[in-house]
Amino acid sequence: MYAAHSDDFRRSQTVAYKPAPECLSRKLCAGQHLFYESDRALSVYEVVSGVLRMTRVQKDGRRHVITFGFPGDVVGLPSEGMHTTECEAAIDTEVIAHRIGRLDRPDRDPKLHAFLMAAALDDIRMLQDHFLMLGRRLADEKVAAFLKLLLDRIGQPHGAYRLIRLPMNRSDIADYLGLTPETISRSISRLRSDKIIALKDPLTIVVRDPAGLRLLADGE
Amino acid sequence: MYAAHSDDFRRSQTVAYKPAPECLSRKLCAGQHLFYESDRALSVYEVVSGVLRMTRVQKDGRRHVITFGFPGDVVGLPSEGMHTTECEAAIDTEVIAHRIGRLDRPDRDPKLHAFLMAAALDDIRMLQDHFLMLGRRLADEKVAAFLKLLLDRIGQPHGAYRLIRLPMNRSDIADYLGLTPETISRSISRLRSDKIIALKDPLTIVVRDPAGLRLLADGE
DNA sequence: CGGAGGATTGAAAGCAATCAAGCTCAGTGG
DNA sequence: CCACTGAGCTTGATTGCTTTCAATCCTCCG
Repeated sequence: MYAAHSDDFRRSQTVAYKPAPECLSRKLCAGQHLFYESDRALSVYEVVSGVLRMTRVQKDGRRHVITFGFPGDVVGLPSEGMHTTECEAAIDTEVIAHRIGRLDRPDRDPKLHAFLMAAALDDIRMLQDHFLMLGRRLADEKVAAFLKLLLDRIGQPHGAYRLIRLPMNRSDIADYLGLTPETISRSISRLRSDKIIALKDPLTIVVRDPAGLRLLADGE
Repeated sequence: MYAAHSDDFRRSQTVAYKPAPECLSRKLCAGQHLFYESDRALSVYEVVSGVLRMTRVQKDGRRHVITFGFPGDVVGLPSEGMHTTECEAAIDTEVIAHRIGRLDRPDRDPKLHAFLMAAALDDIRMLQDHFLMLGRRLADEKVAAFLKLLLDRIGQPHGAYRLIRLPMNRSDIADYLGLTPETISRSISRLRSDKIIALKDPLTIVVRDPAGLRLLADGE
């Protein structure tokens, strides 16, 4: 539903995997951690509602937001048995934990493996899409591309228009796009004065001109 | 061997998968394409020698180098049955093609699936590492991080030092790091005048001060 | 009412992009 | 053998955008 006008970022959903007894539902409050970098990875997590934020921090203290986990996404895929990012809830979030067992023995649980493979391949595609966002020339284009992503993933109907409830602040967006919070703020202000969006409050955006947004986001 | 001093970017190699009859070796000349974006994906490709370049092109013509495939890497993992990037040989390259069959039926070939899963998880980790490179503040830091990656993956002994034979030109590096060829050239010149590297020719770099390189690359 | 955190806006500085001019080197042909 | 050529690399000058630093606003909340 949330991707009625675009399927660029929609999960493929080719593999259904219904929760078995070992798949536990879990609720997280905003700010609560699900796992940390280098944690032993026993499960992956399917987002049911809310938004997760995956981050990595560098030695110099600079933080990078690697990706956000929206409803339908599966996060926490390990490398060498460990989580490769920190993960916390951006807003109140509900997830389903899937215990992953031995990834080198797909025959033990073929359905689980098919599910994990689909999740991994989706993840790769979304990470690749993220690169195109980071590589865009101007800050306004990056922000437009980001808003388009949000619109496709968590946009809500709002009269004749659609509305985005931002589940993250300006700093999170900045760390996701490789910019500063001030630049995010300025770009949003410009998009507003260009009448492409309107703000009901700093975290609530009405998309007034989806075509204009797309034009900016896709680079002409 | 090639990662004697660092394992940040080394493939986990947790899953061995010996070529079966359907795994064909294939040689590519520099510039030759292995696949294009949106091609139906029948195989993935394991790099034996040489270097592959994965790219995506935007509507406005801007090209992004998503990743390079070095020996040991597996490239061409599909999303929804299609390749998600263009792939061509940066230099003469030899690959092994692994036919992938149905990814939703791991029970058909568990060993192949374990191999593909390991490749996908490694890929995710490397893409995440790439983000940290793009997010670095200064062009010199990005270039240093890139050279460190190359040193770890394809560095060769060279007397007391180690040497990098660049398999790509300045434009490729620029499109990988989100910069311009001129900026790459300037950064390399600065690293040279800081005596961190020396150039034997534009495509042959001697790393004179690996510690200094790492310092710049890791952000203090 | 006052305080705090985030968002916005302003002014100045810093860095990369752009435009443009040489340079190097390999390949080519007189 | 050497001039010519072209592609890629380097360097210079200028422009433009983002960052930085700082001040103000706004809203929520004690």
